[in-house]
Amino acid sequence: MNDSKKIAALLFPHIQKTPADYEAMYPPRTLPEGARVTRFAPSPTGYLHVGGLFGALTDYMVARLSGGVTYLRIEDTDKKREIEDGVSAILEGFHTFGIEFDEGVTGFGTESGAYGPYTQSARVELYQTIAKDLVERGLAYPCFCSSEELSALREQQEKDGALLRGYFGKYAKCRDLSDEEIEENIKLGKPYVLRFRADGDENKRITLDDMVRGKIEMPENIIDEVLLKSDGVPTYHFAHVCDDHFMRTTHVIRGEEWIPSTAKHIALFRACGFRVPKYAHTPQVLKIDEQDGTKRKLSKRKDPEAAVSYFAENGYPKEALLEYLMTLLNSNFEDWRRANPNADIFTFPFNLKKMSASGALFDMAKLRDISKTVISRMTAEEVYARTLEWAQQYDAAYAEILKADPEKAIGMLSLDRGGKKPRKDLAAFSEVKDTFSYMYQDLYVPKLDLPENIEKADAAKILSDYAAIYDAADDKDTWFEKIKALCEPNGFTPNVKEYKANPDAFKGHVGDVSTVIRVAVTGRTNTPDLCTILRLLGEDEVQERLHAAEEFYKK
RNA sequence: GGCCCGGUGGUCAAGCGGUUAAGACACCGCCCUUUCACGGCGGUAACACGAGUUCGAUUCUCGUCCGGGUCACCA
Repeated sequence: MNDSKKIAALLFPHIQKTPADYEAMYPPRTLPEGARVTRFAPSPTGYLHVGGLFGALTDYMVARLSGGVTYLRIEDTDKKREIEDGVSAILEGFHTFGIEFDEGVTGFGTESGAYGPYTQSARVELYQTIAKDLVERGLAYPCFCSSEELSALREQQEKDGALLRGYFGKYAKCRDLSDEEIEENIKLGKPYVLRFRADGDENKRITLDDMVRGKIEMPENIIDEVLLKSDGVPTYHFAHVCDDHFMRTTHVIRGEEWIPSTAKHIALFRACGFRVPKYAHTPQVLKIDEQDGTKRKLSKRKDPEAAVSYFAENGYPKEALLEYLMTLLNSNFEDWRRANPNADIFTFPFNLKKMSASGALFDMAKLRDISKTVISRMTAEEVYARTLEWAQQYDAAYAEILKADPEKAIGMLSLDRGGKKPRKDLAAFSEVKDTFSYMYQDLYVPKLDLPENIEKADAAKILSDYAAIYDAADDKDTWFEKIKALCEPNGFTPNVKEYKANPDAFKGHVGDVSTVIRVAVTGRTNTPDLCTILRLLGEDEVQERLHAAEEFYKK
């Protein structure tokens, strides 16, 4: 019979605390009935993934709507992946979206809350205390297998045609080492990992009541999973169990890629004597791979839009991404938004059970549509301020142009803005520059091509006539009357209906006449209200462009 | 390959045994209109397949197929 207490002392001579000490240190939270405690637990990879924001949004909404707590924990147990400051960018991402955690990591090396430390690398003593207890109770054991032995084992299983792969049963060489063998190996200084002594029955099934998928059934866990790596740092599995227990998480919300490991986690919770939390496995955010046309997870390497920062860089308002993600969270969000256009997005009555179980393809077109609506609801001043903010970071030259004449910029951004049917042609602040390029001499590129139905000679004549009667002081009505007045002398009709009734009698209608002027002044066949554009441009600039175009058509 | 999750129009999705199978985005057409955009109206387009259960299956069960995930001292 093994003397497991002796082995535990041998393995963890420096551990003096007991699980009970931690139970006392991290007492159950005192929260109102029904309050949920959730957490977002990313690896410090130095960027916030769209899928991460999606998950965090779920955590945040669940906690918020239940009057609970949500916290940020950093899972930095993989030393190979470590980068200098992997948390600041993540925090900054959340900050810009208005997601503030109640407790947890607050910056590079800082945190707040009573259940910390919230960075796993700072909790090693806790994990080892629990691990020691497991060893004492015969539920964990050291494994001295080298990576070579492990890969040999995998090959053997391949050869055997073993259905289940992993460290278990007869393949678990170190599972039944004698105390002497263990002591010997330790004395020799052989590296080892600590493994869970699984006691599941592969023929029995375990049921998980997932909050988004309902019942999930799977075989009990029989794999002797690694708990502590050879450097004494826990694996995800063990850290998850210890942390979510002692941080008193009630609802573990994580990506569906974790479903297959859940039997393992439940077995671990039970072995540790911890209460199993509720699980909610969320769908993944996918995209179609351009190479092979298959669906796959949004990936940082292949997809620039996988990083949340992509949207800021490209001038999309943060509200748009948030709203889009919310429609993915609960599809009735759109209806709610229509009914509550001005409500704080975080007051949306999110429901975990209404969450779809299948992965969603990230739809840029839909995002853009939402973004257009978001921007159309802003005031011109706000669009100006935010476009400027974007430009100062990503297009300094354009920022200077905007700053040089704020009144003009706000004027152009006011075109068709406000009212019941606001213009929706801007999906991103970065598009302002191009959309209104004709407003600035430095950006204006005259493209004087006319629609096919208009002759150059007619255009030249119209422009010269118009230059003679144009007056920057005209209000919109007199402005349009003047355009109309240009029609008949030039063979056009001011009456569109008349033209449509008898198209052969005219060269065109008033729309064609205004198109000539529009093209001459903006280089575009379509723009918002021309009268206002002319006023914003100023008389001199207008006359200059009119003449330049006239000369061009005369050639 | 084993195990797990998923499968309603191009996309996101309502639907929970009886519906003309919602809606949004995209697309097309018409209307409004000095252009464009907005807006309004309309249109194309879906229950993966096969067996059951049932008076009746998109809905329940099983099988098949397809898609995804997972089988590390990564998370």
